[in-house]
Amino acid sequence: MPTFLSIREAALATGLTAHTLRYYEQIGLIDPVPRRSGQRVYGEPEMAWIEFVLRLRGTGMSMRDIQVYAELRRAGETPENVRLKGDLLARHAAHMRGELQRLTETIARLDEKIALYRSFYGQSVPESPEEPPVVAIPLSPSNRRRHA
Amino acid sequence: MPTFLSIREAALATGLTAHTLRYYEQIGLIDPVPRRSGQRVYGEPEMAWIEFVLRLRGTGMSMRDIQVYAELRRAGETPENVRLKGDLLARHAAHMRGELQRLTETIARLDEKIALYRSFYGQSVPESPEEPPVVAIPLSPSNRRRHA
DNA sequence: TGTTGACTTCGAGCGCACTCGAAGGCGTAT
DNA sequence: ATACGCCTTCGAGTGCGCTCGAAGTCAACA
Repeated sequence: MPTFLSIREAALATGLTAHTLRYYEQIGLIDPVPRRSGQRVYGEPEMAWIEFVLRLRGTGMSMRDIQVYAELRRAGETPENVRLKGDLLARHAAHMRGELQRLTETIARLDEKIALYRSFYGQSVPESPEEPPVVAIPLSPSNRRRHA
Repeated sequence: MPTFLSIREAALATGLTAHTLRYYEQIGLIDPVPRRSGQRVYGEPEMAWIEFVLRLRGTGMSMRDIQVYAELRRAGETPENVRLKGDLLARHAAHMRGELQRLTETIARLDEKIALYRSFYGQSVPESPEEPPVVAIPLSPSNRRRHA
């Protein structure tokens, strides 16, 4: 039996707010969600799509580009659209590969600098971004995405 | 002989605008630049620091965190400050490593999807982000940073 | 019947990182 | 003498991606 979620449940499942889910639908990031007596009902295809959208967003694709992709999807699987979607993703992948390279290079530079500092003064370094040190300089709240 | 640049030249060299250079100085991202009869004179240390700042920015470090780093630098090379700077960089590096991993994973997923599309319809894909296709869906102008 | 959850539309606000322009002044080079 | 480039301060505006709240409606459940 397939599962169906209310907007609240969908929000919980995705880490978004109900507000944001409606907002995404409104700006065309998400297809119009099926309603049952006026209320949105999120099924598996909807949730899968939302998760895909969040993955794209999570890798830095702009809302605009995700919108374009979503429009192409809505427009149906014509050969042309399939090609356009493929190109869009490929361009983003290429972009990401560039980012990745710059990140890698800068990490290397930073590591050198860190090692240098380290050699002047002891260890004591947080290794995981998920395990922030208990006492630390507060990294600014650019953890802007509420949940996630 | 060391080189000295006017603000205009420094702007040209960094790809920023004079406006932005003053802005960065104002918010403490850049130390007060030495003046000659009131006008900023950018020497090699200044340019090196600006370039370092831009590298950090380019890898997604927030202005706030760069500010913190700059403050520590200004505060002098006490063991404590050296440690704090090291930690800050290390935390950022760790963060980047996380990003990098997510990027890598999503690229893999995208590549699968692209291959799938490809198998339905021909080739024709831009490989480099620096060589956009001549005719294409306009990727939205999230090339927000003016130059660079 | 009343509470709950959801619905709609609207409009304001926020944090980030700029970006621009105006106004008025100063120093140096031609 | 005048033009040029720079200075300062100020304040407003931009684009992104939300985020929130208010107001009023409606349907299902107990």
